[in-house]
Amino acid sequence: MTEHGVLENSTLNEYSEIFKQMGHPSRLCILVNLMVQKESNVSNMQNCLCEPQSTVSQHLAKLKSAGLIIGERNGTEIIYRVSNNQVRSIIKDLLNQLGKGECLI
Amino acid sequence: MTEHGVLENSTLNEYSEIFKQMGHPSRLCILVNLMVQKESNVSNMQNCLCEPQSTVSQHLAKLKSAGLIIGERNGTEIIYRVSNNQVRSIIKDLLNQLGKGECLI
DNA sequence: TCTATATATTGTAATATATAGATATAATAA
DNA sequence: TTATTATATCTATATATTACAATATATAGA
Repeated sequence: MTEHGVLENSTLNEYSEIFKQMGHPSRLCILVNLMVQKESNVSNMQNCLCEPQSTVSQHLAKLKSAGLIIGERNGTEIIYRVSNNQVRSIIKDLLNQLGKGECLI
Repeated sequence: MTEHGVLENSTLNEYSEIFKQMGHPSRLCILVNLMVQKESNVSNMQNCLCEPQSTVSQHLAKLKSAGLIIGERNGTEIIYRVSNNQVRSIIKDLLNQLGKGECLI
């Protein structure tokens, strides 16, 4: 479908890169929590993910370089937010479809 | 967020697996075209993807084992369809957001 | 049965990704 | 300046993914 398909290659690559970044449990967790809490710093995520700080930072770096989130420094901490509307929309749908039964917060 | 997050681990794993499968240009292309054309066999996909048959089959096997598509034999060919509502919804949104400008079919 | 067609599976080399410890940087406070 | 806190980067290792040729399987028709 590279030449005769519905979407151009660049579009496919762009979107598949977004999905690829969402295709890891820890990164999806980060994104879901950023949607629920609006924003978060690395220490908070680290507490929730039970992973070493360097691992969390590396996941954040990937999400950031793929354009899914942005980070803004505030003193010593860096506050992250979801920056991609496609991602926002997908995660909202995901949360809606789950209903309230699975909310553990 | 494994223990104190919004979603349970099993839910995160389940959804991240879906996104992971969508996170490859060829597989995303297959899914988009299955949504547009409702169904397709392997030969058609092979023509569009410009990849060897074994490669296409391997992508299809992944999509199938992750529950995103189903295949039904019809004589010598096998007809594939999208079988996951979450995937349907995401791809519909994706196509809507792109508008008609990028449609090359 | 034999043959052609459509698709799946296997083996494998190249490449990419994930993880975590150690170290580095940046901002602030004492 | 030194210490503290928050985060990033470097590095090594383990694991997973990708692509493709070769091979196998399933079905239909002669």
